[in-house]
Amino acid sequence: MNELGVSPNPGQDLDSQLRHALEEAGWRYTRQRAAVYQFLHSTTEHPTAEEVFSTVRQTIPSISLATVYKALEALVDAGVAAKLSSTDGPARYDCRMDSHYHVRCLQTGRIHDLPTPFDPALLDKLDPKLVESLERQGFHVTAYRLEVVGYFPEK
Amino acid sequence: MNELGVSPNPGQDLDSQLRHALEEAGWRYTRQRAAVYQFLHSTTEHPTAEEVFSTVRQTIPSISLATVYKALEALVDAGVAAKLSSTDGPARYDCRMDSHYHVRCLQTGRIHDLPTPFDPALLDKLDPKLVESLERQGFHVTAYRLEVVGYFPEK
DNA sequence: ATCCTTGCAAAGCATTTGCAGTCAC
DNA sequence: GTGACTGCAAATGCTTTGCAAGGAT
Repeated sequence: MNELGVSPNPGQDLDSQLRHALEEAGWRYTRQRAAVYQFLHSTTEHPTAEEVFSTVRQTIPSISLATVYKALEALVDAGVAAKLSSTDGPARYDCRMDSHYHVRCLQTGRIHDLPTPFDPALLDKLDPKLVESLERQGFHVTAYRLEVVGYFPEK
Repeated sequence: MNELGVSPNPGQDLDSQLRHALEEAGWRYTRQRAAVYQFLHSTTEHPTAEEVFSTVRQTIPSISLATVYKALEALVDAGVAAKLSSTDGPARYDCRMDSHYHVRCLQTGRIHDLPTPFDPALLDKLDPKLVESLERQGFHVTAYRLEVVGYFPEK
């Protein structure tokens, strides 16, 4: 980082972060995983495996869809990406690892990040005894998720 | 309903509610759909299609898994059930149509309802300009979802 | 040198579809 | 009687797996 807080070489920073995270979790650093990670970071959409595949293919033409799936699994396991569920259609992947909220389009399945600041105390505000009560019942609370659902304009 | 607010024949009430909802949405009332709906109402778990199938099969041995899927689709379309997504494993179904929150076990995929009262103003509390801002960008907000995630005790 | 990862093809799981016979209205 | 629904089997879409060849440490 320089005095402006901007990395002079964001690609290299990402690479060393990735290498570290992968090694920490017992995975090897490979160019396929690096390319998948870079692409996830370059987009604000939350792409599907197929979307990752067709983009990364432009850089590494020999990459296979199976390798993309395995790379995404490694990234999730290494804690640098998250898998987002959907009722219909394929899973989507997110590499913003700070807690944040999503908007989901029920028509297209697309997901975007919300700019709204994450409120760590939201569950307590909803019900001060909620987490305590769940833990007492043996459920270990690790997080909460909130998403706004609706429809994007017709395209 | 009697003076205690308890239906003397809950099964019949469910049936007429279901018949009405299905007809309203252009579907026919069938015993397969009724059996699926009754089972969804009888459980606080949110079963998968396969779980619905194996239970309803005890009442209607000839029912097929495809019919269960079609019945669940009809119930969702008629607005008397909801499909819940999950990152791994099959979808789960919920027939509580009032807004409420969920707890999800990351290990088993199981989902339960939270007793916490639903707060219709939660998004506004999080950010008073959020919904307005999304609508201005052409996104039509229809609802929000919140779930607590974590782990049930080892079984 | 060792063990992990890749790319391919085949398998797997959840869900949907096509269709002949059956049922609801 | 008509059109929708059922049950079966086959097809589909997304994802995972097995394996021989290649790559990372």
